[in-house]
Amino acid sequence: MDQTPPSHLKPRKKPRQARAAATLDVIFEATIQVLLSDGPRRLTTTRVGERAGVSVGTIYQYFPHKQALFYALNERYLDALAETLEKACRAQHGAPIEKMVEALVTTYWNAKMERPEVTRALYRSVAELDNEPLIDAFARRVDAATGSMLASAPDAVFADLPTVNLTLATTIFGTVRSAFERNLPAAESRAVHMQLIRMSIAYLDAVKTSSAGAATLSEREPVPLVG
Amino acid sequence: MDQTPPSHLKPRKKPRQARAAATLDVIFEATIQVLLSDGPRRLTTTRVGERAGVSVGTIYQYFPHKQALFYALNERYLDALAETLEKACRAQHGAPIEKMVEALVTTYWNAKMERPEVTRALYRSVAELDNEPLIDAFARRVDAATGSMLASAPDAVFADLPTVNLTLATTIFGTVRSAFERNLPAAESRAVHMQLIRMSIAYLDAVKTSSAGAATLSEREPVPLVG
DNA sequence: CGAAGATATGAGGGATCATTCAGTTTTTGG
DNA sequence: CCAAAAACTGAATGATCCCTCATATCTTCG
Repeated sequence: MDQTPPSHLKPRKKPRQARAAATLDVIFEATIQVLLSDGPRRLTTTRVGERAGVSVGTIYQYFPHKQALFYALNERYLDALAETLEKACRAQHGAPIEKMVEALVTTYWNAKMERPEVTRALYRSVAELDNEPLIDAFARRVDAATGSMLASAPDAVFADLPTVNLTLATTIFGTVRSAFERNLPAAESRAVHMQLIRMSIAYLDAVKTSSAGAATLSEREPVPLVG
Repeated sequence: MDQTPPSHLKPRKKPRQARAAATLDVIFEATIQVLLSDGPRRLTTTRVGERAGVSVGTIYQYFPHKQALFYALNERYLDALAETLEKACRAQHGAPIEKMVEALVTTYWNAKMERPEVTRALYRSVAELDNEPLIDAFARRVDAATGSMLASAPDAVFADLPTVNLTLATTIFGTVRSAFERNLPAAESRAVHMQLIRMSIAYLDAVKTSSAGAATLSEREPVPLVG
């Protein structure tokens, strides 16, 4: 994300004029298009150039080689995704866990499902790449966001929040990916989406150590504020 | 799996002599080795031949092109994996759900973690491939195995078994993959493994509609065998 | 305006690779 | 033991592709 990419994958230069920034956008979009129509194996810099209405040379003004283009593309995508998730988490600060889980799963699910072809293309393109730094940075950002959200839950406290948080993230992201890989029909896809929410809630309920939320308050005497 | 691959990916011929079968084994193993050391992008048929101690031509005796080699490799791997899972499921027929879930998760996890590098290499190689038939066949086999296992649970009945089954499979497989992608340190990996078991159990408990197992039997009168 | 800087062009060099096939070696079955 | 079948060999072919660089066009701003 914000941290600099490995030097061998760094972009060659940043755009200084508006024209250049526009060119970059076109190149990224064209890359996705070619990925979609020709697959990662047939993606060549020349083809990307053609589709972008730009010559090969232009691409090499900004990227030292094809890998760097892939890298930047995924970086962009993951950046946007992380931001979306962070926003969703912030919006649920202090909400009951049910709401949190629902928001988290649904936000992620929708972000991926909005343009399923693109998502699939990117999932595939990542394999061409040494993507650990990207995944790491993304994971760190999202872990922080979900962790602080969960910590703010009024109706649950977790003995080992980091582990719970890691498990939740791994499960949600993995399940969505797996659903993509199986290319589930819409009905089943929706079903798994809903079940994933139930599952996450059931899990959090099972591992929370105490509760101070509405459900509990109504069942027992108020606790004196000072012992 | 057993159903024939798409014609363009079919092996060119089957080995008829023991020597040939051995050669095929060596080729597959060499493919994995090259995948490991050079990555999928640098995997060339010549390199595979060298590593296998066999000439390029030999590879083309059995596979019409590189893709078919990839395909067969993954087919082999998924076949073995499906078989392992089927065996594990059969062994848990009639067991309480807790045992089932634990066996399922752990079997899958161990199968993947036994040679993590190989698993990672294969995860990557699949992206080079039109792998939907493979995934489909694998999913069908495993769904059948887990489905019949779950149906035999003495302590749970599920209103919508297919959906529960699909959710469980998607979650488990996805989570493991996600854990791989994040390249978790051993301790965290183990933790997620355990939490995944807890989560799956919590989910099944939450969605089961009635129970007829030990816990319940002790709490109510025996039901007359015939109304 | 006009010079300096930024951006774009695209043909071609150089390298890599997938795949073939004519010929050789090994195995089998009679 | 020998002929036919099976398996193996690896140099050569043709195609593809990455990336460079000499040149041209556009933008900025003093």
